[in-house]
Amino acid sequence: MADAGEAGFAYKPLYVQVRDSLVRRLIEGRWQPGQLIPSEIELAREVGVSQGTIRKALDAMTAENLLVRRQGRGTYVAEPEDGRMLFQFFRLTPDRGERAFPTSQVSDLSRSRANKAEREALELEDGSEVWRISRSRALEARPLISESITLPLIRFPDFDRLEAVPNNVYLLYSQRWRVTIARAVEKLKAVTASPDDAAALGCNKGAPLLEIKRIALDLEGRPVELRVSRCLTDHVHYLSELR
Amino acid sequence: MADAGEAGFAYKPLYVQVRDSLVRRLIEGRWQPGQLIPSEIELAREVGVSQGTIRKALDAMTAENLLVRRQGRGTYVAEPEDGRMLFQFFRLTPDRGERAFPTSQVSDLSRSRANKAEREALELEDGSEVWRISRSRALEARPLISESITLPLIRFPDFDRLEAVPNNVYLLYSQRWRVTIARAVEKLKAVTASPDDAAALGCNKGAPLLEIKRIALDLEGRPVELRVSRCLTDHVHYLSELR
DNA sequence: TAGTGGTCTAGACCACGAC
DNA sequence: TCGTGGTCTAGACCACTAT
Repeated sequence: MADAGEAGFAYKPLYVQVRDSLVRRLIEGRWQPGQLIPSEIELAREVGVSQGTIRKALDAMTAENLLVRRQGRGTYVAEPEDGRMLFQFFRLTPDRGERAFPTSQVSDLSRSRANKAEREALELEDGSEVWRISRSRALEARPLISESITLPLIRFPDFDRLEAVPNNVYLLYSQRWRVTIARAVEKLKAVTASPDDAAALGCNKGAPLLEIKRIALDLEGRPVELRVSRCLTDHVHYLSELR
Repeated sequence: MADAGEAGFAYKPLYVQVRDSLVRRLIEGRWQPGQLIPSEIELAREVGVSQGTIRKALDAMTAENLLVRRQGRGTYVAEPEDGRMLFQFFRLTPDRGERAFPTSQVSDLSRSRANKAEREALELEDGSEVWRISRSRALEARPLISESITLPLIRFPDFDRLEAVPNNVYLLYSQRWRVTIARAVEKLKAVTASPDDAAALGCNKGAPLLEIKRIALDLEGRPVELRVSRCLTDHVHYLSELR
């Protein structure tokens, strides 16, 4: 194992070093979503630490939703469609009735130079290019969200070659470009519907909308998606759990 | 330690049983906020399990923000004013500049029978009484929030005997009634400012507001506070971190 | 120097799933 | 029956804090 104190200040516990090296396997695609990874005992032998230390690393990654452990079966790399994973990033919930995932309809896809807000949010150089996707989303045939997604061109080559943009784009990012969304930060405001919003959502101009600005981050903590959603919250609310 | 399988289906790991019994000490006030609790070794001896099992229980409680551990010093019961604890439940953040806690001004305090919404949110019997507190909150002298708080009378006797309602009410709940807020669920919507809202917030009638309905839960998971906040989000946003 | 929590190890046994 | 992850233990050593 690497020396802990080589620089004098960079001490990291062994299990954190192990965690980082295992996350690297995910980043580099050596471990693919859905794959069964080696057992604790095998990993312990391979890495050269005790089973208990491997366990602490795996438990940490499980807490980050990167792995799924199943007693008696083994440890698997988490997939974007894994159970709650779907709703992990989708917080809009019907006021009454079951939670559901909305349908989507892409209205526009274009390639342009990133504007200032996009460059700042996605940490891009001046002159960088991005994809812009506009789509509207509905729940039970009721218009719900009008949103625009911005993606760095470099991370998503040939996005315009897609035949269709599927409903669950994070699954697409993972399968087609090996981009894993690990976490996201959302900023919410109440805004007024513009004429465009009103047309897309079938509401009055000036109606109150919930605006959600999301920056989604990959496994290395780099921003890879900027998304602005404007939502009608007449029959739906944004659920936030504070623990 | 208690028998694990007495009912046949109620198996709980030892460290969970230990956690529950230690949480009980918090609930019953045997351990007070800010207090130094016994060391791992002492607890292990007292409870009759290994130090490792005690550690798992304490680590779980630390993850729930119930305890604060300090290497070399010991383990302390968390206090409502502990560092991030302040912002744990206050998610409104200035668009620019430092995060700050708003000032508050109570405009009304009354005692009434709970209405249907309040009874449902707080799980109260028909005819139960509640306190209703109305207050407006400001950040840097700018009106920000108009909110109404509902509390069950049973849990908060003599609320009207207070000389003043302080800024941080969760600290008050803890110190005066030994009610600890452990977690909360918030439901957000975009709404339109009523004439009352407009007066309280100094905005136009019909302006878009962010409405936050919060139900706050105690250590036992029972709802103890219902709060409806209506917020001007012109210079501020609600921050939600999805991991 | 003594005591605390933090890390790391090694090994035992249990519960679960597949065969 | 076997291999997996889950629990539990016991003990060693380290890093931090107070005295």
